[in-house]
Amino acid sequence: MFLSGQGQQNVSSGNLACLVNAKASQIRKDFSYFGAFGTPGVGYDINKLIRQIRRILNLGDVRKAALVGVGNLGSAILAYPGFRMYGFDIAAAFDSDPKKVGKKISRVTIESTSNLRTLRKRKIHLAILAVPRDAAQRVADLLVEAGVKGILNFSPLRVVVPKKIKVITIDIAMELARLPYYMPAR
Amino acid sequence: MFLSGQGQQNVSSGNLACLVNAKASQIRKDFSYFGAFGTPGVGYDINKLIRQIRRILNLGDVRKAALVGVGNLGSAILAYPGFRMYGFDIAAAFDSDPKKVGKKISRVTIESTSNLRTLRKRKIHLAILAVPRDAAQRVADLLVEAGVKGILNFSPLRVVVPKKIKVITIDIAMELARLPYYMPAR
DNA sequence: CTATGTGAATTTATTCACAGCA
DNA sequence: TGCTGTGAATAAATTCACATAG
Repeated sequence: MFLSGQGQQNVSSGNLACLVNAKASQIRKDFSYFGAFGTPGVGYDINKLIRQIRRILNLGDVRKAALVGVGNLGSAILAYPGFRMYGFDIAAAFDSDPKKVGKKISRVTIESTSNLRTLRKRKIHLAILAVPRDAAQRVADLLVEAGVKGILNFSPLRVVVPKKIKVITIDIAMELARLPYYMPAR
Repeated sequence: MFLSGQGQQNVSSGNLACLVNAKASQIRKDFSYFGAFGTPGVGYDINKLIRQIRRILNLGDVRKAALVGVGNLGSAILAYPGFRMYGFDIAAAFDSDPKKVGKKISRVTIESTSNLRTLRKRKIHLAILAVPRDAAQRVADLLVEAGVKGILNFSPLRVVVPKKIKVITIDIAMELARLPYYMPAR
């Protein structure tokens, strides 16, 4: 994205370090845990590096994900270009509002949440939860029932699921709350 | 939020630990870095604990924040109840689209981005960046010029700012990309 | 010469375990 | 008795420093 555009073919650990600001030795050590794929005196081949990272993160092939809750946040997520970049395809969208069901947003037709049970059959194992907080736990339960293995949770609620299921929660207000800690006076 | 509702008056480090799943000793050690405010044999007074944490995070008083970019994501943020909970007040919203300017969403009237320069006068030092990636750097520059000290950046772009300015970037697709790493087979 | 990969040294974080307070 | 606060012990992460490959 930054580097692969064109121009350079290689990056050194030093370059990468300052890009994410860290120490060069950190970069090399981290990579070394996953095997050696740099060239002494030259650096890392950018394309090879990208392939390695995709492998490490299990991003080998495109993964299907389901979006639940097509409100403002959900719509933003559907429109977000970044997902494709990381190998994700939002292949289904669900909402409980009958007025939205059947509408098409960003090439995806919104389905009723009563269809969630079809996820297993459709081999969709990732879900993005963007429903109001009151509905979050209930929907999470449905997702687990439908065979989902990982949930990206945007509701400001700690959903509880069997521990086989991986949940990543993003509470955007909590992120904002980190800012003042680093800021000058008040 | 979870605890202060009613019922219990105190929490033990053990309670807190399992709530966020960590070890009890971790909780106690962490708190101890900021002074001792628990009662042996009893635990932590919930209200005192909340006050302490607010103090530690510099969340003493309500802080004004500006939202730039009132698309789907921006609208979701405006509607998000969580911000008030952490002491933030989204006091202004900006968009470059003339059709949106003047509209009111969640009690905030959308202003033209040419008004960004007024932020300093209005003592707004935090901004939430929810504009398309192409506009992100340009807007960030304007924000810095307008005296903003902290930016919560939702665009999938590494904005560059003077290092006095604190930026927290949330790339939601990158968060999703962490999921498969923890998941079973592929 | 330049930049990697990696043991060894150092720093930082976590956990243990227990003295002492309510 | 029950739980805090904290030194001491352990574990983990970061940084150094250098032998080695291109």
